[in-house]
Formats: sequence, C-alpha cells, structure tokens
Amino acid sequence: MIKKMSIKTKFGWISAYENNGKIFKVKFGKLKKQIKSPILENFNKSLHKFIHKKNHFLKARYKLSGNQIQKKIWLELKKIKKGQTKSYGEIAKKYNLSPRHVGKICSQNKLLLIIPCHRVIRADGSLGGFSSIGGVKLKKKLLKFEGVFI
DNA sequence: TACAACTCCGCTG
DNA sequence: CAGCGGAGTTGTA
Repeated sequence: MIKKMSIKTKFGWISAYENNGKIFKVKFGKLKKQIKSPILENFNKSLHKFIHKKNHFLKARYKLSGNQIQKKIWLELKKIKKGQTKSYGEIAKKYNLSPRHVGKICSQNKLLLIIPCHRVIRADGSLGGFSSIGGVKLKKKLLKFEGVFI
C-alpha cells in the first residue's frame, strides 16, 4: 500500500510517497488525495527541522531505486553539506563518468531534498539545470536559502 | 541510435 | 582577455 502526503514549506508544496515504511519518492507539488502514515508524519517533522537550519541533511528512511552507478552518484551527492556545492565535472572525474551523464543522473533523482541534487552546479559557477524537477528558479532559491551565494 | 541539468580548448574580436 | 562554438564523453531510453 502506497501512502502519500503533501507538506507546505516556504519553497512551496512538497509531496512524499511511502511504501513499506520507506520513502521512495519526494517531489514538488501538491497532491489532491493524501493517505498519511506515521512514517510520513515523521518525514514532515524532519523536513521542517531541515528547513529551519537545524540539520545538514534530511533524515528519513528511504529507498533508492536505480542501478549501481546512480546509487553511487546519489550517495556522493548526499555527502555535500548545506551551503556547499560541487560541480558536475568534479563528481564525473571521481567516478570516471562524463559530466553530462552526471547531470542526467541528477535529473533522475526522485528523492528531492533527501538527495540534494540542487547543490550540484556547473564548473564555471552558473547553475546548470534543474528543469526536470522544479525549475532553475527553485534551485536558486534553495541554494540561496542554504547560504550559497550565486 | 540519439540524447543529456557539462567541460575543455581553440579561435575570433 | 572575454566570449563563442564545436567536439568529446558515456549511461539510458
């Protein structure tokens, strides 16, 4: 049974999906129908803690669905702390991938905020993309909020 | 096979 | 020196 709930934040509505006690998807937007669960309520709390700068990371039981490489990259992204950024190229080099591919993997990230893909920017300091999730505007907002000066 | 949320390098002004 | 254009790269759909 899949449960889902929407949470209102200063960045807009965020929706989380849970199955078998684990969060498997987080995205922007509001859901019409919600089926809440203790796990999701808990996630709601973590999310607010995270937003109010108490935590570096969003704590949650989550499930990563993807292949080996995607997981590797996502784990790498999770190491980036609030206020820090990394370039696509940096990560690509580390794992012997092409930078473009790193970008693609980021866009494949379904666990928004849990996996902070918005902290990955271009080598020259410009933002890169974020279109598949919430738009570059949102990326900028998130980074600014986390203390990264663009 | 074509595409992708990039980067590097060389050329022009 | 800054700005622009093209090639290179490699896992996915």
